[in-house]
Amino acid sequence: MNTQSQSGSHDAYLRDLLQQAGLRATRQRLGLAELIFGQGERHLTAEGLYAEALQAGLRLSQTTVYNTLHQFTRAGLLREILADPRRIYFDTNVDPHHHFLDEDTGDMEDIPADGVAVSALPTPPQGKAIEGVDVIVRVRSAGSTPA
Amino acid sequence: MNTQSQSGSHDAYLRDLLQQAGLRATRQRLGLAELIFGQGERHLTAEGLYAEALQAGLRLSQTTVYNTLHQFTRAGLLREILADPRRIYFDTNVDPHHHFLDEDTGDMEDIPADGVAVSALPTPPQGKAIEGVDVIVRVRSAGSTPA
DNA sequence: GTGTTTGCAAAGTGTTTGCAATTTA
DNA sequence: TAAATTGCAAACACTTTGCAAACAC
Repeated sequence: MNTQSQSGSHDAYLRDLLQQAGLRATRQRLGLAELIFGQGERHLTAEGLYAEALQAGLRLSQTTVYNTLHQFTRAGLLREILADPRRIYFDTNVDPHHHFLDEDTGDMEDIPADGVAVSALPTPPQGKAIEGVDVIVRVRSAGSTPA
Repeated sequence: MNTQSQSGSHDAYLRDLLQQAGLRATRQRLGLAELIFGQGERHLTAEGLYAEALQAGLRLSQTTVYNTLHQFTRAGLLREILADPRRIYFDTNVDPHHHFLDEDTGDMEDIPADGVAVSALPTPPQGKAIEGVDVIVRVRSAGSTPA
């Protein structure tokens, strides 16, 4: 839980996580994994994570941040959220659940599992199978003008 | 309903639509409005609409397509759909309803109004009001591999 | 005529890719 | 040492912006 983390068992946990995902435990991936998974559930953008990484003193490139987010997603450690056409959000919570999207700030927040019930899912078009359901509840400050 | 449309009452209808929106009835906007609203409900991307416009023989620029889509949206004639982080979708159906997103093709399809029931909407975070709810049901060909 | 609209060209944003150098197992 | 990984630089896709010429009312 600090800058140049080498903390025993925690580090081991992250190494394990990467190994299970079939990814080598590189300095960059360990650093990012610590940021991503070391503080509970969270929502990330590549942009934001990169800034955070620099601030935490990690030495890595944007490219690596993008690569890592996609590798983690492919491995099932993260999931992409369909929310904003302008950037990709990733969620550390990979279980089915939904989101608030703050239209003023771009912040995202989980909706508690029982907060929304989607019932009566429709039949998908011919020959198509449902992959998943995303519910985005868009919110904004009570008094703000829709631009 | 053809290339160089000047069809009487139909044209008048579109002029009216624009006027109501506080927009001048320019050649470009009339042409686009015909494409957008002249064939039932549909889902559009700027890219796709531009291609369609060129094919229909309209002479206009991409800039104008982007501008027009946003102006129409501001006027409440279209709405943006949060669906794909890679491009903006617009929907001619501005009433609350939801969507299938075909992950293979990028195609979008409406879910009939009664096809999904979102119940028990959660309380938004402090000081925030709900602007809207988007439900995206992601589908793909029954046999396709998730990349 | 006057304010609006158009569209070119340029800039922007977020993301992906080619590839040589580096690192890990 | 072989294969995976990194990261620079360049390319990309889509979108927005500045501004002078063209247009609608």
